[in-house]
Amino acid sequence: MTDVRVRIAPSPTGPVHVGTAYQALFDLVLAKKHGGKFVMRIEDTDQTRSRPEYEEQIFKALRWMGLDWDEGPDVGGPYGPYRQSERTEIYREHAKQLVDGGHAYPCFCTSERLDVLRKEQMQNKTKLGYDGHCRDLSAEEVAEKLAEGLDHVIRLKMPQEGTCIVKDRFRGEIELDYAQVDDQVLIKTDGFPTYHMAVVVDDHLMKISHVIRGEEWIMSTPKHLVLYEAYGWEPPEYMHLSLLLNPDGSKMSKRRNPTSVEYYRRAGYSPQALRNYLALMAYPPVGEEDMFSFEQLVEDFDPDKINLGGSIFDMEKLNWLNGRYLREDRSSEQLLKDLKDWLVNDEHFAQMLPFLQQRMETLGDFMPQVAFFFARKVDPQAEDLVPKKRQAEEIPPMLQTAIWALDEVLDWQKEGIEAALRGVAEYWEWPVRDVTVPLIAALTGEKVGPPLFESAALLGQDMTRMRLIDAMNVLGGLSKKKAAKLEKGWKAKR
RNA sequence: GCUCCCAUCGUCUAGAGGUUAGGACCCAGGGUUUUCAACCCUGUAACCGGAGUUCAAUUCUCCGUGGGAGCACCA
Repeated sequence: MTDVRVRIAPSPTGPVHVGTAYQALFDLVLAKKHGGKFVMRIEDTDQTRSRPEYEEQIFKALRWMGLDWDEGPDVGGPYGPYRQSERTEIYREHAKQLVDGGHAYPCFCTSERLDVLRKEQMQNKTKLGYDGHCRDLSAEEVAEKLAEGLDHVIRLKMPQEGTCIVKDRFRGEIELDYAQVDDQVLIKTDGFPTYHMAVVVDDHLMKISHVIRGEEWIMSTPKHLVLYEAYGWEPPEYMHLSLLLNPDGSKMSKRRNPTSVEYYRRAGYSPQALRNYLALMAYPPVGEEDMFSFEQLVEDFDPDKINLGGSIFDMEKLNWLNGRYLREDRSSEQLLKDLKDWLVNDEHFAQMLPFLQQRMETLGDFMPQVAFFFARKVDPQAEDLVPKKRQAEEIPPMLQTAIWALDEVLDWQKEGIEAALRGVAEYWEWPVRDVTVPLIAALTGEKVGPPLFESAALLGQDMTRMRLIDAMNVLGGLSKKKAAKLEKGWKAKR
């Protein structure tokens, strides 16, 4: 095998999803198996959604999981820069090559026209996708429009007939008709590349030999293959991993379950256990045991043993596995160190003192009052979640809007949290108290507790989110239909 | 709607033509224990359906069915 180089390419648009860690895990396994390199590349080409603070979270979360990389924006390497926003010139040049070679073309269609087109296609139930409106503009027309300074994108000219064969190491050969895929945008109006453009150019330039990614990418692989072909480059070997699923079988989403790596860290899971469990989602137990180390997995790894069906993320089994690591894989000295590294340390206690000091008569009052900061989950009573003069049915919708508002807080500090929650009270035209009372119960599991905003800040964004979801469920939850309607109203008012 | 992927207990899976279809989580019962965990034992529970191929199909093929994914100037 030639030099194995794999990469994980997260986009910094939110907390790190366990699915990202799951892919990174198999990337690392493959790299270690063959003495290859693991590359971290930040895909921040979406200027509207990418945030530098999420990049930090990616590094932190993946490092905590023990999935360290050999090259990346923070550690450097011979194929940098490893941040796509710093590579725009490279993409522009490559796009120009494509246009010059007749493999791509400028498109002047407005997003309005595209919206109308899409609606028509949905109505007429015809094939969805770009209709090739600008595909055959003459050189004069293009020059003219360019001279006018019209906004435009660069689109890839896809074959209009024939079959594309995608070779997948896990699944064999997959046949996809070119007619099925439209002329994908390569360079956006803002001059930034889309995923499809950037991924191909970077994977080639960074000499990536194997691409392990989620199953959701299978359908767009022909676009990538066409690009490799146009450049005359050798494509990497593709391996599409099955998806992680919610208990109801849909693609794992944060709507009902904790999906961020940070949540698992904060809830007290061990990185070894989480890695082990994630491996089990696509790979059978090594030997007789469900419990195995990363090294054992590398040793045993065989792509033919990968399971292709989507796997439901079963928190109960994760809990059991994690328990085994805690009691079988650690001396009490190590366990004590784990606790300290986690949250049982002076720094964490010190953060609580400012608002705990005035609530104590003896030192013995301290621990009971801060227990909820350490708990995996709390158990709020329905009656405590409903403020006086409010009906129980009113609470889940409010909690849902609180979740949305809190999701948007970038700097997770008292101030941002407070502003978000005051916004929620305003939205419902409720006294702020009617928002904070249920939240206190949701976060602490008690009627009363330390100041809400500070507590939420200390609990962390992901843990806060999960406790609010749990609280909603205590009150019977919120139907999908109601949630959709609520979301419309919520978005409209802001 | 179109296309693709997938299909063994509720969940994660072993199985690669002939097995009492095995294990793990969960659940139930029991044992051990001052209690609770942990631990040990036992039990409940599965090959989506129909055609082929074959002496023989959970296993191979095809067609259904079911589930999932994709169809953006998001990745």
